[in-house]
Amino acid sequence: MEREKVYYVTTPIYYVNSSPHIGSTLTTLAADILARYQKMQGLRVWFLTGTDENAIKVHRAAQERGIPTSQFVDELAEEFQQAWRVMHIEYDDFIRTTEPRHVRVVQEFFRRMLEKGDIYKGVYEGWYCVSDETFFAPSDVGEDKLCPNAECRRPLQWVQEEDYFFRLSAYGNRLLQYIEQNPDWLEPEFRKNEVIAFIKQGLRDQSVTRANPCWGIPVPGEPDKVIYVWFDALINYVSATGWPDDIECYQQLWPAVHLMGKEIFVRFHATLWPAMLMSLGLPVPERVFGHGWWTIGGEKGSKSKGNLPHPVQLAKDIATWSGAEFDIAVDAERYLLIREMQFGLDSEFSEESFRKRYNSDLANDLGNLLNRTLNMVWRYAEGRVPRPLQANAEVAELAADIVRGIAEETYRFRLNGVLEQIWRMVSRLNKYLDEQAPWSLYRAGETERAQGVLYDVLEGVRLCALWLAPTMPVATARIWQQLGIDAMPVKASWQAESAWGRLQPGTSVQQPQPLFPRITEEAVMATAERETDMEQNNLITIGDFQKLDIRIAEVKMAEPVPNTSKLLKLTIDIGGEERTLVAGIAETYSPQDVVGTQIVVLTNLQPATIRGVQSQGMLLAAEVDGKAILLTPDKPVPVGSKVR
RNA sequence: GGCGGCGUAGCUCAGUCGGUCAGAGCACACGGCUCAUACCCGUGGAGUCGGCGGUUCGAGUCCGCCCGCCGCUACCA
Repeated sequence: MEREKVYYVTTPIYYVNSSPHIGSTLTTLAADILARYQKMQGLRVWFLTGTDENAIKVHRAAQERGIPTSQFVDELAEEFQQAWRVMHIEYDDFIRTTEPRHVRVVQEFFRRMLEKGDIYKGVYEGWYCVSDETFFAPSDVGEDKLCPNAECRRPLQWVQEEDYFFRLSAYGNRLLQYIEQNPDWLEPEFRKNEVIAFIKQGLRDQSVTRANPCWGIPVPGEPDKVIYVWFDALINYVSATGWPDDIECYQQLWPAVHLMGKEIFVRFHATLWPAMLMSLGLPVPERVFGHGWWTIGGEKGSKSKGNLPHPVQLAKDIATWSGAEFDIAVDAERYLLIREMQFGLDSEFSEESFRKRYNSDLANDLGNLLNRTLNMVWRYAEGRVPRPLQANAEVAELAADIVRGIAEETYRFRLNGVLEQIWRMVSRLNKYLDEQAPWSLYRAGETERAQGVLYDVLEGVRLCALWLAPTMPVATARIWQQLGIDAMPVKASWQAESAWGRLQPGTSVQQPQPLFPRITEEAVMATAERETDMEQNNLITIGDFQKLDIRIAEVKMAEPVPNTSKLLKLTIDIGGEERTLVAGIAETYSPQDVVGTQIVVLTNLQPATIRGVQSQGMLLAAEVDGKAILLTPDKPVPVGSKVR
């Protein structure tokens, strides 16, 4: 049986210390688009993504939350999978580095490299932060010898530890040679140059173990050591193929096309990983592509800074702003994430420009094109695809040229370029309608000519949907549906369906319905206002304040709450009514200090039982260094006076 | 510090070997159309192509220097 090489595309395995963000979404989306495109080309495709779960930090994050690490990683892996489903991302395999199928292979890599002599025992030394459990390179450590982590800044220790090293230094020349002989191997070009510079400065051996037995993949024969996470993580691309047990599967899949963010391109995917493969005598990856980041104010956006939207939330926003259904909004976001990103370079994220792009490209150009054309089909052709009048050579040629362009752009990973290609057709069709003015032809009694024009435009729209299917699998299916085609473009054969004239005359089209409703300023403002009110500003209305019943009270009695250091139980007079309060002021005031004092009390607070005592209100105090300083009137006032 | 890159219309960016290269999209202005999601089509812009100097018959396009910004420079999935 002949083995058919599979188009095998991967994303990095994501670090499960937080939820998926827009950066990991970009990589995964790009892989999804490539996978779908190649499937449509008729290739067998295997799309792998997953999660990295062996880092010490993961273990510590779980401990902080007080749950077992295994449960923690289960939950996060599920969260990633959930996010990908929502974003219409269809992977074929999801690998988790805690799975036995991966652990075994990592250990096998280790054993073989050890046998070969490419892994040897040595001493690892460096500045170590006990709190962060992390080593830092000398170049990262300042004169002060404090932890470079801005949130830590504790003194570092110079630590030596016996570890295993990978003889990376031996592979520099082979890597350079390979890069030279395979000019398309690393993309984009300018990043390839960084790799060359990096290797030329001389590679140092890489430590591949850590003395930490609590979380990670054990080093064979060394129970107190685990494999360094990078060595572990990279191998996922091979362990998912079934190597070394299922050689047949491995041979069909490997080598892979790797996609990743630029931060892990040079050192890991373009250097360390190929060298590891060379050590085992395995083929290096087929292609390696490092894309840029979404930035905010020129800086890498991160979830912790909270400045980039969560991908699912962004889809919800798009749906709210535009009124599009959620699945269409998801596809719109997929389009925007690719179209607005100069692939390979960093791009500045802006909701504003996303909205503009949505309106101009999706609503005005493509969506409206479909809508206006279908409307005319109903007016001038009774809702059926009319007959073409004569072969429209110019538009058909443009289609063929675009198909070539898409292939070229896809090969170079310039997915935004693919979309630009497709919009050549969208623009041409809008212009074509204007030039031919079928509405005028119809009025002039030239119904057949008008219908011929409509056929051309419908056919052009059909092609655009076909070409856009990898990017917008759901929305394009809707376009075909409206054209009366009973099939999904994403399941179609690219080559067969790219031929001009496949649309069958006589097909009943649907009533036009705007696929991408325009985003209006009003809708955006309304959404923003709601959000502002709800979360951001912390502003309240005067009405909110008036709900508070704040009065002057006088303390009648006070006693400590037993077995507490901070609490006093107070009996107060709020003007003809006595109340009991529990107040956290015992560190500052003794009972005799407060008896007879006039204080400020919030009286209509829901009662709460504190240490077995019901507190019917809350006294107001200033907080100074964690201690309470009572508020009291400037001069004696009648008890029960209202504060406003 | 070393290596690499960038600085072109209000914004985001194209400009391969030096000679219609001064461009595209968006935004803006005006005009047209009216089938359409106030949409589409057309037209327009006194941009010193970061600055200075050089090579050349001719330079965003090559060389030198300067200014500004950025990336990489080994263990942060």
